Amino acid sequence: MNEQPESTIVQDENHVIAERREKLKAIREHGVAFPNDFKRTHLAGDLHVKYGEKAGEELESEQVRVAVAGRMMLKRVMGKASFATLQDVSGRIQLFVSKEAIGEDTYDAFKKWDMGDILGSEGVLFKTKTGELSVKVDKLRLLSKSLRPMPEKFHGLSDQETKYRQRYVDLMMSEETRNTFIARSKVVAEIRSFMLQNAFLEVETPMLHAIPGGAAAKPFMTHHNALDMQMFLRIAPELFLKRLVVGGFERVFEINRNFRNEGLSVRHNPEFTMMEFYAAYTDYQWLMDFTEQCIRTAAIAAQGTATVTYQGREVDLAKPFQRLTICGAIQKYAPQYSPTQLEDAAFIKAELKKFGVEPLEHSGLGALQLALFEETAESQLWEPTYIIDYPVEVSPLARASDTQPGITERFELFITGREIANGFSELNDPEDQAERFRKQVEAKDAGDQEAMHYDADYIRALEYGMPPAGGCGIGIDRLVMLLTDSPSIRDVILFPQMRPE
RNA sequence: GGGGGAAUAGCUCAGCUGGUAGAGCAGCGGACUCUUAAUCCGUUUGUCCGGGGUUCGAUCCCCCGUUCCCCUACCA
Repeated sequence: MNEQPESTIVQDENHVIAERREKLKAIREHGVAFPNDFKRTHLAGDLHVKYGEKAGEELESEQVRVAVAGRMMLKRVMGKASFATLQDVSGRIQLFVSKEAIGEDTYDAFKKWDMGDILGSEGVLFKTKTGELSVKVDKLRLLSKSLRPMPEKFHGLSDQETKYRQRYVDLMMSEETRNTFIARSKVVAEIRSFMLQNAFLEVETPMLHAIPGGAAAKPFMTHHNALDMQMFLRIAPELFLKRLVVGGFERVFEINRNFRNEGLSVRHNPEFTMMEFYAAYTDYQWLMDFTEQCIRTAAIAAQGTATVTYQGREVDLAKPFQRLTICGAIQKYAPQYSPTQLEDAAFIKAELKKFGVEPLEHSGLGALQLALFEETAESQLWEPTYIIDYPVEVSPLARASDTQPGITERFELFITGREIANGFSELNDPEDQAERFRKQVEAKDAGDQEAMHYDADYIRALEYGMPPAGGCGIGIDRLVMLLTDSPSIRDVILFPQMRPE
């Protein structure tokens, strides 16, 4: 589209980079500048675990020989002996580099190497006078020249924009950032393992949809050239996962991206990760118990405890999650409303106007109650709380209650005032589902951009018979935010969406 | 989309309601064989985000724009 011819791309340069390019040029003239024949034997972190507690004399007698490699983060040059700190994936290890041990040529070369350069080093472990485990280096090589200056070694990188745009720099400088993404990996791994242990099959369903479905959201549009057809990036995997339940995969889950063409915020990225799962012969009550366990397990995997602190305030994921109906939550968190008022559509409409909310013309009582809940109670749901019994009109894929008209067997889970999960007993009546799709199409024709399309193949699938089932989606990014005490979703996405530079 | 804030050296930051920019780190040169953000001496570096305006004179005041951050809206 706006591709720049490569010849016109100008790199930002400065005298520091120019200086380093000159050094690289000199290195090239002396042989292979980026060698790949160095064999590492140990990681820094492992060395500290295994030898960190040993006394100097003990290390002296053992003569442990190691080959370590990593990025040079600190360098303290003295006349004939120096210290340098290498950082590898596991941590840091200090090198003691003496002219005597590595020879004058290497020592002089070492003095010219820069912070950020990747070094390979061999030597014997010892303890310095201050007791720090270090490598007494006898071989030292430059493995990869760094042309760009590192951020300030003490303060690191503080510019939020650079942290997001150049995550590689953020990662090399910030242990906190590294830990966040390590925790994210643990959360995902733990959830996957939890699902597999509970007899769920992991599947992958299409990201490119001819009909976007499974959620109320605006899709990204694209075009397939060979098929000459409009396609949508998926907004949810739901309808495909339920087709699999029809097919006989009674328990399925998928951890993958959804794309929604909506605003960005501290809680919203255009692409985000959901874990969605379906289990035949379960209902929303079962789902709530299961989801609760899943989240608790993930928390323990990430932080070692189910009691976490988010933005200075404790969240207890260990105790049973509360369950409240929409009206129950309003009465608890906004007790100024009486039960009679909450059954009065005109009253609620008037209240909503006070909050600046203009309900849709056709909104029923349930939708109005939900809107009032969102205005008055939702943000106060700090401790894990299931809100249950959503109105049919906002839940076109959920099973209607057998006893309460207009209500579905649906819940949303809120923690720290944010929605983390959404689940329900699935609607498996093909005729009811077809009717609800038709209502969505009417709403779409009336201008509701987020209303659903009619998915004829999905109806066809249901017509073969789907077992009763429960299904739920958990927002992985938001869960990771909670478990890593991250204020913004961008802090838990490696490369968050940004405007081009 | 609406509102508020920010942008100064490669990085972290100062900069007096207006007089053409500083420090530390990094870099460069030198000293130094146990340092821990090593230290000491010397030294280079800027479209002060961009474009207008006011002014004798703008990093500073005003307007427009760009990007980021926060709130808000849609949403998960």
